[in-house]
Amino acid sequence: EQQRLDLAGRTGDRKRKVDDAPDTLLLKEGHGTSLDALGLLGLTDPESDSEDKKVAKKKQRKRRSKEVGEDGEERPREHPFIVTEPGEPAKGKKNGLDYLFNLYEQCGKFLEEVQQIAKEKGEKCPTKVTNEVFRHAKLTGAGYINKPKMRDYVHCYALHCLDVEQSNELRKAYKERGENVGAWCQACYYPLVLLARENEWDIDDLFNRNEKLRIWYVPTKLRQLCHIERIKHGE
Amino acid sequence: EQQRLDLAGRTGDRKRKVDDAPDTLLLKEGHGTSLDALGLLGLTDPESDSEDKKVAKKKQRKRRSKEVGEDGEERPREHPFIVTEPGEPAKGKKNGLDYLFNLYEQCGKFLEEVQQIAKEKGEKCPTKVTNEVFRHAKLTGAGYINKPKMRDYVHCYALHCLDVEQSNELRKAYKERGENVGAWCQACYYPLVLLARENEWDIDDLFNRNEKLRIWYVPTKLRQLCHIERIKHGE
DNA sequence: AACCCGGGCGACCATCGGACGCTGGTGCC
DNA sequence: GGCACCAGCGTCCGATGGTCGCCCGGGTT
Repeated sequence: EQQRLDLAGRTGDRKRKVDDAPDTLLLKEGHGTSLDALGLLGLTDPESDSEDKKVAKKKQRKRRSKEVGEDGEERPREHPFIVTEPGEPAKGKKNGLDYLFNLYEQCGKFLEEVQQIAKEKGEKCPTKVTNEVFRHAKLTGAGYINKPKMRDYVHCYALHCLDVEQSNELRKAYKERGENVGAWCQACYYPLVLLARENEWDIDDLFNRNEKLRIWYVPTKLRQLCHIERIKHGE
Repeated sequence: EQQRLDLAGRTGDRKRKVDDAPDTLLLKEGHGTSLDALGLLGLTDPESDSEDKKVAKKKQRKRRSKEVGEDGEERPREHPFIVTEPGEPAKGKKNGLDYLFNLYEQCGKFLEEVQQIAKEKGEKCPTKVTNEVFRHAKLTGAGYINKPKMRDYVHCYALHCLDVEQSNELRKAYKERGENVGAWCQACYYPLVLLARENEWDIDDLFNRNEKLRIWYVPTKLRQLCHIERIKHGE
């Protein structure tokens, strides 16, 4: 069994390399720092229990379509995000990035509600946005908020929180170049890695020190990226 | 489905009531504050999904005995704890309470090791004693440490950390009265509830502020006890 | 209308925190 | 030796954090 690290994002066929982005927005002391260049990375499993019993691990996911019948209420999928500049409204059936970031603030509010409720009931009180918070959000009318969506863009929100100027510039640049959301999302990692580097590579500390970020788990991919860069460029 | 709260401990047939303990060690403003008096407490499940599909929930636990054959190495069970005074060695095939508390310190050390390793590998770094820590302890030679044991006595260790004098007195008192470990363990809750009360009923804060306690999860039963007492005696 | 791009989010998974009670060690008679 | 007590800890369980890619919305031709 292997532990893989797909740093290039979910689709391997993105047409542009991130290296094409303006220099000011990228890691410089690498020029071999491109995520794409890293590709996959195989690490031996620390626990290779010599038994090949995990053979058949079939995929069959999804069932979808409204065959459910149970009053499921079937929400229509939210409009996709597009790269927008700060203050710019999204055109067509799309949502802008200001809206995306606003979703994170909403989750913060829902967390506070969940914390209040927990305290009143004498139950343990979450410090992070947990499943419980997503459940509460859904039940309380924010059906457009869900875990995978929020997780997908945490690092983008992180950049927005830690360095608005740079975040704004990145949005402008990617919008001008007509990049899609996936490319922008991917590009948000670089400035964060630089920020981590300036903070002794302690990305958790960076999150914890920021009022708004503190409630979000550090994304695994971001953590791994920081680690790889730390190792690559002399500790 | 019901959520139950067994405040009296695992055996309902303990021969002594905790009320028999010296007054100074107990909650006074209750005299109806006995845990035993509370018995079970039924709360309606917030999510009663009207379907009785969870009918057959059979018990069949345990397999034990060395029929395993696989090089399992089968550790002999640790000697039981007995109530001892501070500094007093346990007689016979028993372990004393100093040894018990020492186990918690050892876990703290193991946590630090796990944290160091995690930091080096760029993985997320636990702040609490997690499964991973217990696993590490076992693999590193401390096979006598295990999760259920440590969890069983966390609140006892908590009292020891937060108020050694009171903890010591309680040990002495219970030893003199010839109480068994279960009774002493149960009795440790009371002083903690009082401590919580003095801290605006914030038991989590009490744990978090203490250097040694911070790494342990607040036991559910202790949290519930605090909640019940807070409600019972006017907020 | 037909097609294809790309991303929303349903659903899965390993593992977690948490709990309970069966076994069997232990002291007493 | 036999027995009764009782607690160590194996084992289970619901729920969590984390992930991936199916399915279909949407813009373009």
